[in-house]
Amino acid sequence: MNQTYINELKDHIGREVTLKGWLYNSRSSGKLVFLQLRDGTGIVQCVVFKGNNEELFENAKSLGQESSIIVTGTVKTDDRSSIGVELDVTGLEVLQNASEYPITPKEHGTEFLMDNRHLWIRSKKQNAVLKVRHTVVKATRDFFDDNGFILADTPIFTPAACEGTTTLFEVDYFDDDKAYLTQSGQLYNEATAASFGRSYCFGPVFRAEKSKTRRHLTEFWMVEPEMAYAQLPDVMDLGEKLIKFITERVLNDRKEDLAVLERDVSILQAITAAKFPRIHYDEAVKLLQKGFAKGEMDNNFEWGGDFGAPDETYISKQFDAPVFVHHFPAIIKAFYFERDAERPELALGADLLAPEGYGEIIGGGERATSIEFLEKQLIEHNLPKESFEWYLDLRRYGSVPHAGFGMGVERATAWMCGIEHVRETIPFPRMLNRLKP
RNA sequence: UGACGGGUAACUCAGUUGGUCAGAGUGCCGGCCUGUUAAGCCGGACGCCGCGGGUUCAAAUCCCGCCCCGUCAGCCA
Repeated sequence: MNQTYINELKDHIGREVTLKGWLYNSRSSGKLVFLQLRDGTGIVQCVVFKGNNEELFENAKSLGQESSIIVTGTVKTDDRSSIGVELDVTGLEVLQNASEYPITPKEHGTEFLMDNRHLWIRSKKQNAVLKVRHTVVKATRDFFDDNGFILADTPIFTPAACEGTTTLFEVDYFDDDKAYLTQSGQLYNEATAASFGRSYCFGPVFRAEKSKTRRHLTEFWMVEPEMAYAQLPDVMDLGEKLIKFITERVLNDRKEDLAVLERDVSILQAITAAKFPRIHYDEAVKLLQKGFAKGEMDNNFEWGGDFGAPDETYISKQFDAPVFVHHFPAIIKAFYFERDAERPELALGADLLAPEGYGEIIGGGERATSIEFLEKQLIEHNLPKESFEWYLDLRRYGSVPHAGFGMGVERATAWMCGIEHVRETIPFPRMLNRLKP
């Protein structure tokens, strides 16, 4: 079928083309109808003049929002158009004249829009956000594929928890055991890294936390690279390169979408040239305590605790670029982290905090290599050793220093877009209290 | 799970010392306008005021219970 896309119209000036799409909005005056047509690649104004064809004019005038239409017309440049061109309509085929489309060009509330998420994703802003998501995902895959990583996806049904049992969704199906939806592919990544050297998994993960904040989803997507013969600094190097690569790609490929979102791109541009600061947990604690002394923080942070959302925001605001915090107290981290040789109470973990208060977008570190240490850890964390025998095998047969991290796609996308809530960065968000549509 | 805010037309909201109090705008329908950009102007239809109970001559408004949503926090990533 002959079809031209709206983002190609500039190459067809003066020619007659056929556009296929949906009516985004329309306006009419006595002798003119303006049809805003969208086709997924953009929106263009199509002009119907009564004097040219009265039947066509009446047809165009009667169309409801989101009617599916095929429009034929001549491409003309016009300074009044936001994309520089518009269409002089010569033909109109109506596949369906829709009426009473629920989402109007005016404001709506969150609940209503979420209930209509299947339609909401057609609107300009949501469309732009999801295109940025696409580019974040594509850039991420390209980055790893082009840097010697092998994609090796990990299971979604798992027999045991990665880091504890309280946050898991239980699935009642398998005969032998209870199964759970995965919260991370990390443990399996350690196995694939020992096969491929460098590997990554990319898929959905599930957390049964009762969190309802703008940074949390019940089901979200995470990319997790793992490298054999790698240590903590390698994790930070890789994370920094990845974030810069994604940022450059988004700036380059999604200019129009960032403009739709009114994103201040200067902040993103600055990131690509910056060196990401790396601060020790001790140093981060000092920053927070100084902040309290200055009256900029409500609570005086005590060494040993995990950062809350306000703490992360405060730390990240002290820097222009994303900042790594490393060497956390082991007690607040998962059982599999390698310990600092000189201060064994510290885990070799690193979190990357995004600027502008978007929170942790990368979390990872160096994994423990000693089987004796891990056996002790399993006991201390009350985890069933039998379930982890395969994991311990990785230390029995060719244990090497290895390290990796996870990046949350939605948080990264929210930050790129400069939007408030991660729920808009995934086509159909699953949250506490949100299962439909 | 807690604190705070909220639930009135399809949508976004106004309206609570209890009494012409069922309101506006948007959308929809009809009319006018060759250049609109969330178009404008004129007219029209649209309601069990979240649910249940109570107080009262009288409740959207006061009281009790419940449900739902949002923001933040906690938990987490």
